[in-house]
Amino acid sequence: MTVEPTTRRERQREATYAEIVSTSIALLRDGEDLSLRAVAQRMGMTAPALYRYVASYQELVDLVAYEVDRAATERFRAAADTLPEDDVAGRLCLSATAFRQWAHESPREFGLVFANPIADTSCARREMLTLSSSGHLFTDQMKAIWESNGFPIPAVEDLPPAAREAVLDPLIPAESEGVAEADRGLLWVYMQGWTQLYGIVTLEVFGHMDPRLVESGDLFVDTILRFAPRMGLEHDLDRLEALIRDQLAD
Amino acid sequence: MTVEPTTRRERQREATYAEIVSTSIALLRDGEDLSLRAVAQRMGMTAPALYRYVASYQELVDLVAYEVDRAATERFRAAADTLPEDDVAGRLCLSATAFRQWAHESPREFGLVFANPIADTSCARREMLTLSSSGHLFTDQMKAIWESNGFPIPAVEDLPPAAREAVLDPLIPAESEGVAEADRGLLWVYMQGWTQLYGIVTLEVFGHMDPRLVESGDLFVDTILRFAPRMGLEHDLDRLEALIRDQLAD
DNA sequence: GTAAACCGTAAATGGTGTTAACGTAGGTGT
DNA sequence: ACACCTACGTTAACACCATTTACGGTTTAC
Repeated sequence: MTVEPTTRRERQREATYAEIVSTSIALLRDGEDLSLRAVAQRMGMTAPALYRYVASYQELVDLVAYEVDRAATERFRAAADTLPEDDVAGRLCLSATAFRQWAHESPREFGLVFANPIADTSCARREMLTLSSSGHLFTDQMKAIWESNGFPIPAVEDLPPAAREAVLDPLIPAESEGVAEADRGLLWVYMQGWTQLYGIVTLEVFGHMDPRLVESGDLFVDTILRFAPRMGLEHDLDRLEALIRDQLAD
Repeated sequence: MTVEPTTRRERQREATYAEIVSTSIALLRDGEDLSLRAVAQRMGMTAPALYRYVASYQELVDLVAYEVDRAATERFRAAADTLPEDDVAGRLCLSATAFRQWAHESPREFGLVFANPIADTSCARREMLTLSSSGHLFTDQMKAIWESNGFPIPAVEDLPPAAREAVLDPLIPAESEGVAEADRGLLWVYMQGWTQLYGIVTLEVFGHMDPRLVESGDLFVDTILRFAPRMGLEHDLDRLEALIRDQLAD
C-alpha cells in the first residue's frame, strides 16, 4: 500500500496522471493512434503540458502498455473463472484463448504491450515488464496445474547455466515466489509454453499466416493441445479442445 | 522472364526504382529510420518526387521488406551451404540459426519483414507475402528432410477443414509445388515449426525474455531441439545441438 | 506575506507523410 | 521541323508529430 501524503496538490496530480492514462486507453479503444497531442486535446490541454507528467512519448507508451496489460489480464482471469477452481487445466486453456481473442480484437493494444521493442531501452522499461500482470497470471495457472498433477519438470542443475540463473532469479514476469528453488524447473517449462503461445498469437495478429487458419483457429488449438502433454494433460485433450473451441465460437 | 520493351525511358524508370529500394536498404543498414524524405535526400531528390514511383510510404515499406527478405534469405541459404547437400537436418538447423542471428543483428529489418501488420491492408500485400523467399527456403529444407527420412505427417483428410484448404491451396509462402496433394500434411508440420521458430525469435528480438537467455541462446536451442523429433530427428539431437551452438558462437 | 515550487500556456524547431500547382525535358505524331 | 503530350522533377503548402524554451499564474510552504 502506498502511503497517502494527500496534500491536495498530490491528489490533483495523481488525478490528472490517471486521466492521462485513461484518456490514452480511450483513444486506442476508439481506433485512433496514441499521440501526446491527441491525448492532450481530449483532456483540454496542450501537448507540452503533458511533459509535466511524462518524460517522453515512449514513457507514456510504456505507462499505457502496463495499464492495458493489467486490464487485459482481468479478462483472461475472468475467462478462467467460468470454470471451477479445481479445473486447473481448463482454466489455463480458457485464459490462453482469451489472450488470443483479446489480441485479435485489439491488435493495436496487443502490439503496444507485446510487440514493443524493449531491448534497447534498458532499465526502467525492464522493471515494468517484470511487473507485467499477464505473465504472473499464466505462471500462477501453470503452477496450479503442476501442484495438482505433478507433471515432470527439469531439475535446476540439469539446465544450462544461463537458464539456471534465469529461473532462480527471474527478470521476466513470473510468480517465482511460492516456488521452491529446487522446483524452479517449472519456470523453464513456463517459458517454453509462453514462447509457443506468444508465437502463434503474434503470427496470427501480424497476418503472417493463412487467414483461413486465423479464422478457424485450428493452428492455435493445435499449438495448445500439442503443448498440453508437457503439463501432464495427455488424458484430457478432448475435453480441453472442446472447451477452447467453445470459447472461440463467441 | 519479363519482356524488355526497353524504351530508354522505361530503363531509366526501372533504374531509379531500383535505386529507391537500394537507398532505403542502405539507410536501414546505417541505423537510421526509413522515411521518404531521407530516401529522397540521399538520392538528391525531394520527397514528393518519390510519389511518381510509390503510391505511399507503406508501399515503400512493403517493397523494401520484400527485398530485405530476399537478401536475408541468401544468408540463411549460405549458412546451410557450409554443410553437404545430404545433411538435410543440419542444413535446416543452420538456416534457422542464421535466421535468429540476422534478426538480432538487424532488428529493424526483422520488424519490417516479420512484425509488420498485414491483416488490415488486404490484397496487394498478401501477394507479396506469398512470394516471400524465406518461407520458401524453410519449406524446401523441411521437404528435403521428409524425403530423406520420411517422418510421419498427418493425412490431409485428418486435418480440420480450414487446415485442409490451407495446405491444399496455400496463401502463405510455401513451396507447395513438388508436394503431392496427398502429402500436403507436410505443410501442416511446416506451419507448426514455423510458428515455434517465429515465436522464439520474435520474443527474443522484442526483448520480452530474460536477457541472459537471449545472450546464451539456450531457449532457442531448446525450442529447435524439441521440435526436431517431429521431423524424425530424435537420433541426431546431440550433433544438431553442437552444430547450432557452434554457429551461435560466431 | 513573501518566496518557491508547480502547472499550465504560447511560440518555435525540426521532423513526418501527403497533395497541389507548376515548369521542363523527353519522346511521339504529323 | 513543329506541335503536343506525357513523365518527372520542382516548390509551396497542409496537417500532423515530439520536444524545448520562455513566460505567467496559482498553490503551497515558511
